[in-house]
Amino acid sequence: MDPKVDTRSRILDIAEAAVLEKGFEATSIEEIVAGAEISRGGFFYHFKDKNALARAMLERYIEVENALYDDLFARARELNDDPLHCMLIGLKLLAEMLEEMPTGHPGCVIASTAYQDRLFDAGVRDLNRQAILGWRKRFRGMFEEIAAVYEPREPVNLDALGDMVSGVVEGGLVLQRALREHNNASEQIMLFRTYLKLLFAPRP
Amino acid sequence: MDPKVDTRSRILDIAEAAVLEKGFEATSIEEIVAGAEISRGGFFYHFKDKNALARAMLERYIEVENALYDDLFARARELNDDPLHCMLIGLKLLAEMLEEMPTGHPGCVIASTAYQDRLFDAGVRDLNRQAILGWRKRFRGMFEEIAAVYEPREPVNLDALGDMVSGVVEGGLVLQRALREHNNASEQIMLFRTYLKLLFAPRP
DNA sequence: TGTCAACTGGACTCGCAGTACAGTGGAACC
DNA sequence: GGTTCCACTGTACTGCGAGTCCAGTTGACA
Repeated sequence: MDPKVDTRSRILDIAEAAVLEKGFEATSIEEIVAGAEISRGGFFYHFKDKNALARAMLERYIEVENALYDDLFARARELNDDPLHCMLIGLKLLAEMLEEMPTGHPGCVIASTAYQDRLFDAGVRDLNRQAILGWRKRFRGMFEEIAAVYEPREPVNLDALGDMVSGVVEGGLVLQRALREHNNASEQIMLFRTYLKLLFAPRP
Repeated sequence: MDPKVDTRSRILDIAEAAVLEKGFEATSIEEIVAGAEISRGGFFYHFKDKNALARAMLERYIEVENALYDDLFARARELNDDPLHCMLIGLKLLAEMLEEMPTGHPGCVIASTAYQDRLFDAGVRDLNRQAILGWRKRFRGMFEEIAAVYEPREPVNLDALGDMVSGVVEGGLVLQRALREHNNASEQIMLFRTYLKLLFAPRP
């Protein structure tokens, strides 16, 4: 309704698709304005420069991803109240979700910006950092709950284990992009799930 | 000695350092020629365009990385002939190596190019793909040897497990870059090592 | 009727990739 | 001692995309 919000998010939609497909630098403002059917002046009316666009994209992306995790593990919790089983179900749901995307997941904006970070200002880099720290905290909390019930078979740093969720997803997406295969990320998540099953297996 | 080879690899050295620090697009030919103390004409004498530079960088990087893995696991094999222990020692050596790099590992060229791939031609993308497939084959072979001696506690796809080595390293490096921490990659490798210990633990 | 937000459109500067090509210095062959 | 060729230097050029500036337009709402 609000024409400003409408145009702004249309720009973000088109920019996000383009950036995920070919990277930030390879995406020109020219093609964004062509896709959004606005003038160059219109673009700079909404975004001071490409950096402002990057920041807005990241903010929105992180919000969506967090909402997705919230929803995923809430659904898992409904299915099973045990923290370990909740985690295992959540990971299965995540893997399925990644697999269902017909062209494969476009790739995570986090990794994309991490490897081009000199293009961006400190604000964008910090946003990136905060997102990963947020996931670390989220998963660490879940692993603490699990460890309180199931003693780990081997000593592990729960912060590092929390990072491993992000790392396995990011790494899987890198492989997927580079190999042009379509289910590496989901496969890697399922392997990580097997890890958790072994790590928190109840003692006989 | 040969001035051609000398200048060419000096360009590659400077370009690699710059690309790993700030990404490919953010690295200008201007700064490369300034660093190498040659003229712009000199650069284009060696490399037709930036794409040719990217290809040469990747080729060299993959060669170095493969030699590094060869050396690492050869040393591990000397220390212990058992395939599982050889793998565990090799991963430990890899983690230590990553940790010893004072500023942290600069980040893998593979992930960097994977996320900017529209900048590159089919040759560069294929090189990237072949490198990862090579590592899959290498680690898959090692896991087959292990599985022949130690039956896995849970069924796993050995190709995917091979990919997990690359994935964990790549993912760890993404985290490390984004978080500006310095030992995430080595921590992730050590966590993966724990996974292998649990997965191939001898049955009582 | 006037104001303001949300644009359009055009003209400009700047930096970088890439092209073209003429010239040069030194080594190596003959 | 001359020729040839490699490995450059240096300059001048095109073209593209980012970013700036700004004057003008359009439609909603007060």
